[in-house]
Amino acid sequence: MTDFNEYFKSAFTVDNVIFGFDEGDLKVLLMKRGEEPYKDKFALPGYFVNPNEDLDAAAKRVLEQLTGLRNVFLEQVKTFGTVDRHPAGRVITIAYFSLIKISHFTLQPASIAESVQWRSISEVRGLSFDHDEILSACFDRLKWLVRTRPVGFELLPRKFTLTELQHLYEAILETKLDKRNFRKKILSMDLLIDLDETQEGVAHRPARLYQFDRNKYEQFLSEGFSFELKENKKKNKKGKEESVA
Amino acid sequence: MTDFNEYFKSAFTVDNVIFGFDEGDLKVLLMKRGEEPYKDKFALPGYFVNPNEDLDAAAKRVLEQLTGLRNVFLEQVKTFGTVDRHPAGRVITIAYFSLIKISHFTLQPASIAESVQWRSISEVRGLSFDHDEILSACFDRLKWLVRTRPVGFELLPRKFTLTELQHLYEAILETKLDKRNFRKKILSMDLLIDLDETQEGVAHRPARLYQFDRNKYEQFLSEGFSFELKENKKKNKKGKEESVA
DNA sequence: AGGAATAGTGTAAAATATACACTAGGCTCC
DNA sequence: GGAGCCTAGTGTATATTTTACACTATTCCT
Repeated sequence: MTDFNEYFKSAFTVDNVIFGFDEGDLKVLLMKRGEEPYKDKFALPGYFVNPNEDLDAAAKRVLEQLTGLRNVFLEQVKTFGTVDRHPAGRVITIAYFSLIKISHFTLQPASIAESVQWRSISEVRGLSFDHDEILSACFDRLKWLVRTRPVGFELLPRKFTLTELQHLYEAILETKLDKRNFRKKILSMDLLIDLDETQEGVAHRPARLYQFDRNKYEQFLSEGFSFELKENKKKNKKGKEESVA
Repeated sequence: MTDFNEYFKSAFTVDNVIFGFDEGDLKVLLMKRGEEPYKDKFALPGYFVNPNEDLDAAAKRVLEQLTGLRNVFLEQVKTFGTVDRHPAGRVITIAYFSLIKISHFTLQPASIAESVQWRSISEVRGLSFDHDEILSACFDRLKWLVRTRPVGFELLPRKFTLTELQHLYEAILETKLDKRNFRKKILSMDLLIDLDETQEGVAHRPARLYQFDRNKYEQFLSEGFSFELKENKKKNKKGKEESVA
């Protein structure tokens, strides 16, 4: 008979790739670890899953401890379990990613971390454990998701302009989009509420403000609808447009 | 200081949804469990991950023990970790799915199972643990994948007819496809080798045989190409077509 | 009033997706 | 060996979607 006890000596953690969008740039929340291993190094926010805690609950807990936010977009992505990925023993980690409105809160250093900070996704490298790999898997997932479901709005303030929305998509998809086609497509989906307000305090023509229509979206979902977005086919030569017709 | 030992009392398993295609029907490989819990009940093939074994390796091992097959399509899907999903303690499971050519082998009952058998996906219900849920997550993934990457071929014999391929897609997507449009689309992808052979031993006009061109596919991949398939938009009223022009 | 800066807008051409029915070819059985 | 059975195989016109592309409008600032 097999000795099952040998199997019950592992642990698992959740790691959370928290995306935010600010100043036209896609950012990730990192924490400086307060504990060994990798003390004082940067890592994705994460911690052990408690013995009587569901995985999703653990991911939520980590997120809340760090940001104070509840009810944000959070989804499981992939599990990483290489034998020697953790120095303390066999520890596999379930990676989650979440999307938050960066402007909605100020960071609160939690017990699990010495400090937390936002970093541009393009600059992040050299994280602890296998977190570089985890980040990249989550980023790929975000890229896919953003074309498939209107989750972009989770990253923007409640009121936003179409240009902001476009910049968000461009940051995530790492491509340039055509302004006219983008607006046409987005508006044709009929998921935005035109607030009949405009930006204030900008030194140029102020843009209209929109809001995501969550109700209509849920209605569409229940009717079986699919959201899709494609990038330009021609490699984008940014800036240039037609030369006088 | 936290007592980390408390965390190292968990185990994890891999569970594998093994898809096959036979007689126009999408099938799943199930095993009758030889051990408690759920002894003599049906479950997805799976087992504990050994302490010094990577997750992917464990999934491969389970698959090979059961089918004798190596080098088949195998991909991680999702991790299930509800606190009380396993009676023996805290056991989370990493779900994988694989695609195999059902005709390529005969089943070999392994030590981990009393018996194994193929079941039509539409008939499977009431599996052990949370395996119904796992199966459904993997089926959803397959549906998505089949529209995104040409993985259908993994489920067919090396030589197949276009009608067989169409039936496979119909079984997976649970929809009817238009014969002419399907053929046009598939052939236009230029991923099939026309073998210049025909079926034998059929009581009607024999169909041409094709083979998947893996080399060309890999070439396309490296050039950044995307495979896509869509179902009919009009709900399919099967059988009916134009009334004499 | 002029300049700077971004918002906002339309159309024609190309590519893709869709709907749809009959002919072709091999087999079988009288 | 012809009739009938069965599935293979094929083309076109229309609708929809995607793409490329440049200038005018509005506000602020000086």
